[in-house]
Amino acid sequence: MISNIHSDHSDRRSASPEETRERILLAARDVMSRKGRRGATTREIADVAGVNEATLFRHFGNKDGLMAAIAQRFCAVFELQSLMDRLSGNLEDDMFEIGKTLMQSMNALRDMIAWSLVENDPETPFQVRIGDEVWRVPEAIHKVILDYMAGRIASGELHGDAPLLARLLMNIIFAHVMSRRKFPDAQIYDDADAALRFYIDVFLNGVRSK
Amino acid sequence: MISNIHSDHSDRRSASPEETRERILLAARDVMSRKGRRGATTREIADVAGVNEATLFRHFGNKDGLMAAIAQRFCAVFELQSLMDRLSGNLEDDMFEIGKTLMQSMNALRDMIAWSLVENDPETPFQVRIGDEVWRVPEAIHKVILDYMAGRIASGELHGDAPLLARLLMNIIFAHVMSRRKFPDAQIYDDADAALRFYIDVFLNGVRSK
DNA sequence: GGTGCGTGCAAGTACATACTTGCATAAAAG
DNA sequence: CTTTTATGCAAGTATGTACTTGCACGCACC
Repeated sequence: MISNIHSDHSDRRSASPEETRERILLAARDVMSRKGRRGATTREIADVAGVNEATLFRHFGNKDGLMAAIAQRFCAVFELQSLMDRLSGNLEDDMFEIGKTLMQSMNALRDMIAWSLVENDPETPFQVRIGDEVWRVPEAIHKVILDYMAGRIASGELHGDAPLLARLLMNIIFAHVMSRRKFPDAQIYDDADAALRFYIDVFLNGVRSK
Repeated sequence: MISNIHSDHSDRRSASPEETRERILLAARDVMSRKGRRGATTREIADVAGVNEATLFRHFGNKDGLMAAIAQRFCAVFELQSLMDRLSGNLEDDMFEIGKTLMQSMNALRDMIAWSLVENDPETPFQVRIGDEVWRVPEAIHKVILDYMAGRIASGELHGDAPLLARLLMNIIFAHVMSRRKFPDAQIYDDADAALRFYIDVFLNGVRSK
């Protein structure tokens, strides 16, 4: 039933405490992505991580501590400076670079983004509210997109309302990531880069024949 | 803390059993949309519905029965025949009609669509697996979009790969609905019809200046 | 080779929550 | 008027789960 990551139960101390902690965090994210926050039990998380339940509590104190650790561990801020340096000036290439950065960050956050859509219980303590933290990185990238679009609109290359356009592009990538997460077996969109180029082509040129 | 729908607790039988059942179903969907399936307690659902907890169990037997009832009540199949009749032949108008139908059905299903992204626990009994049921209606509409696009591509009005285009349009609407659900206060996209027309305009014509 | 630290293991406690039950009662149905 | 039905209410039971604790044990480091 439960497939644990490490099968070397026998050894008392096969890994460093940091590795143990990391295994628990990964297992917690995994189980929570299938069962939700309340549905994920500390026992199952410990089993999947291949550690004893007591070890989990020795590391994180309580379940909320584990949640807070997840928020800190997996919602780390991306380095966005290098993104700006990679922009060439070519419209398609730039949008591909920006879009790819957004897609990668959303892919890393996909599980927590999914939770943020369900678990918005105002009674949960704020340190544990992953739903609020997750969107910081995508929103930062969204700001980059917004600035870029505004510049291209000002220069006459694009037309339309910059906030609307930026949000639409972000939504397309968001839906792509969520679709692939929900339906991983769909043959469509196998190649992420090709999908992104397709999106940008439609976004820029439309699908109407000329 | 808890705001119940009906405040007329005093009467023993203020409503018909059907109304009571409906209140419980609505309350269950409401609470579950905030706390998830496991996080939603029968006590809170009963409180929000303004009924006694025992009444909830008398109606649905157990929590799984309530879940199954939700799946049946809120995932009802839309009538798609009238949609085909409303199509005029004009490309923009037709796509608006189809897109609007899809947007409305997704809006009705938004809470359950959100759950379906999180709770995919293979151990839950199949009758209760709302996550599988929810997508039937959108997929039916997706098929309409797919056929329509294929026809327009064959006639030369559109160009590209019909499955990809259909999926992209569906994704755009999916992301719109989820965005508005997650961030209801965002000033952007206030008017759903205007947003849809904007999406279709970008989809057909692109945003590049000509 | 001794000490401390991290872990497994087993046995717990406390509490929340799903679910039951018996009775009173009010409204509807006959 | 009588009966039935749907509900409220209060007091349950059973179980799962978060969390603790004491002890044994092995690995690393001095």
